[in-house]
Amino acid sequence: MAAEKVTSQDVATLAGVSQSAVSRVFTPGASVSEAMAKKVRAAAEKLGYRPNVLARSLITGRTRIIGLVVAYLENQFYPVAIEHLSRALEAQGYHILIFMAENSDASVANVMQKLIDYQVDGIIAASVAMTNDLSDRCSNAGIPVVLFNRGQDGDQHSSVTSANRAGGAKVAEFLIAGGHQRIAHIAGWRGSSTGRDRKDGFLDALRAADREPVAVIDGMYQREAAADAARQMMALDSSPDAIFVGNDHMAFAVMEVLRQEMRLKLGEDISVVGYDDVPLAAWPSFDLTTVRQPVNRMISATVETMLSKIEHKNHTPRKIEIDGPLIQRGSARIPEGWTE
Amino acid sequence: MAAEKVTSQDVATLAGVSQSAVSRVFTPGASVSEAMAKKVRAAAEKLGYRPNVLARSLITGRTRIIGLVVAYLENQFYPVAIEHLSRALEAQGYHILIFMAENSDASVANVMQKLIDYQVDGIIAASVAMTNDLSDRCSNAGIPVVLFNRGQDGDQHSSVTSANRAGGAKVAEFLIAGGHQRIAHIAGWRGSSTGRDRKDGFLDALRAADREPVAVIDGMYQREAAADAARQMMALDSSPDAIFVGNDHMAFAVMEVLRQEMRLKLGEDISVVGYDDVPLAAWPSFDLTTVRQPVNRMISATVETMLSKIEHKNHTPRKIEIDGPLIQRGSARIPEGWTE
DNA sequence: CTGAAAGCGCTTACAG
DNA sequence: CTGAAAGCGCTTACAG
Repeated sequence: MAAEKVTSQDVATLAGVSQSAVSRVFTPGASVSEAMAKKVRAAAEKLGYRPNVLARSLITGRTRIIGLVVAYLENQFYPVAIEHLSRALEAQGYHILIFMAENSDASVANVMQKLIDYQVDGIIAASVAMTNDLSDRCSNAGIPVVLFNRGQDGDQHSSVTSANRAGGAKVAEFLIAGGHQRIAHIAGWRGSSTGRDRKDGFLDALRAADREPVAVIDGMYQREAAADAARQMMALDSSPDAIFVGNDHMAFAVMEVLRQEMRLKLGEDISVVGYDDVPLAAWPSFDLTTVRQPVNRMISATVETMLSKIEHKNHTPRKIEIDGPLIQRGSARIPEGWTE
Repeated sequence: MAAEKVTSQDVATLAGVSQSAVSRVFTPGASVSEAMAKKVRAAAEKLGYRPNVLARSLITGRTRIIGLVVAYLENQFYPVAIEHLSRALEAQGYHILIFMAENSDASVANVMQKLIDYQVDGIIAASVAMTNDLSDRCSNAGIPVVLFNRGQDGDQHSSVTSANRAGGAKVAEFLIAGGHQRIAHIAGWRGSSTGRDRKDGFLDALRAADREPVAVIDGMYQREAAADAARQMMALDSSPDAIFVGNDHMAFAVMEVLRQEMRLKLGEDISVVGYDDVPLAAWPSFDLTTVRQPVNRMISATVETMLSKIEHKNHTPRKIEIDGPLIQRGSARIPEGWTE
């Protein structure tokens, strides 16, 4: 109820010093004598004083808030990433203002504008695309942007992804070595660089071995679309004996179609490989062979990139790709003598 | 690069009006003539002016930011809730500053203090407990708190939960009607009101039918603890033929132990019932019978409560309980002629 | 090291 | 309806 705002002035009065002195005591790196600091801290303690972050931000131009734009929370990869991100940022004294976006340019633009209005110190865009107009607005406002788990054609922004092409290639080699004859791909949404890169890496490696996929369908990162894709493929004359699915989230749906509807045994009758290695992939119910995206390292790189951009604004954008291993589990046949 | 800050003064100069006039044009409800508004908007447009939210907040004392404290993101219930919450709040012009907390008083206190420092307009605490000291700090700072999916003994704060006791009772009646003879419970963490209420409701209903559980173990809301609890129970002389698990997240682990390790057929050899009805529960891989927590309605109630607290501060706390149905799926035997 | 003063970019009585 | 002025609670040159 009380809500007695206590200001630096109140503390100054009680301590018998100037208001600027109080401010200095609460400003790391400012020059104050030990005696002064002691007096002020005592007074502050007694009054329950805490500096007003808003007033401080208004002057310094720093809010210590990082805006996060996310589109998919159903895919377990993102909650996990948010958790890591939150902790990593918190360790640096930053916090996350979170915005959900639809995957349309309009929605993203709307959300970004609000982030700019809130004067966030930086924006992390997870799995959403940036238009050029938006990029301009951000750099105009002096707000650095880092793309997480999504690349971009131009080189306006830094981005952090896993090595998606290499990952896709790894899967192709793994499946070929496993002796699979009819290999198919349910791709990540074609509108995403991540989905395209995984697909391209996969198909290139297939071709390098003189192989063609029996089918490639866009799964849109959605369970239902992926399940339908699986059904379509299995209805083919030459139905696949191995399917690489563009992410784990879709792969689970595919596995369910194969197991429950087609009564197939995964890893024996047919192989399924995913991408991400979300916690669910390791659950006994799925035991999904998949390419790991090293969330920890991706987040570290993201935070590091962001902080260095905040420090020296005119940082040249960097595209960081982090390599992840293929994790062998039960959903796909393991080639003899295969070691990653 | 540019980062030319354009202020209301710049707009005023260009439009040939006073700075206060500009402010009024951007303040909903302030009195300005149509002519004035037109001039100002044109100038603002030309300069790309946007009001500085920080300066505004410093004066109004409102940030339009709601702090969210969350502990478990691995449990799918929370990402789903965050998504709903974010959209509901956004519709009202509010945004979420998110903080991860460990489930210790110290961690929660630390996080809450930061939220207070950021001058959030309100705090939603999801699944974390509030100490009295903390409650005092918040009300002292004039920041309303709503507990989400967690109750509290005192009546300092409002809370929104599902009707946990009733839900637990529902499960008991369902299992008894299903003819189960040896009923057990893997409970939610005893430190949580939610876990306790579900357990109490469950056990009371059992006793009302002159039944005793064959075992009750605290699963701590953790997969591993729950799995161990299941193993312990199944090693009992009178091992259960039905287990009520305190939430879906644990139930999935229990199902895996039962299916994969014990080779039991769920719904036939043994019944499992969860609580939450997270999206995963409906996946064919689990097909889990469970009590639904109506996230939509819980979130609506949370947002509504929060907003009304923000408006008229000295709102009496209310404890809202929202009833949810038992969703019948394949993991538990369905009593003959049973209709919810 | 310390204090008086200016100023961050707004909102909001107060007059007119 | 409009403008001049005070003030939100701080930080930060500027003197001393």
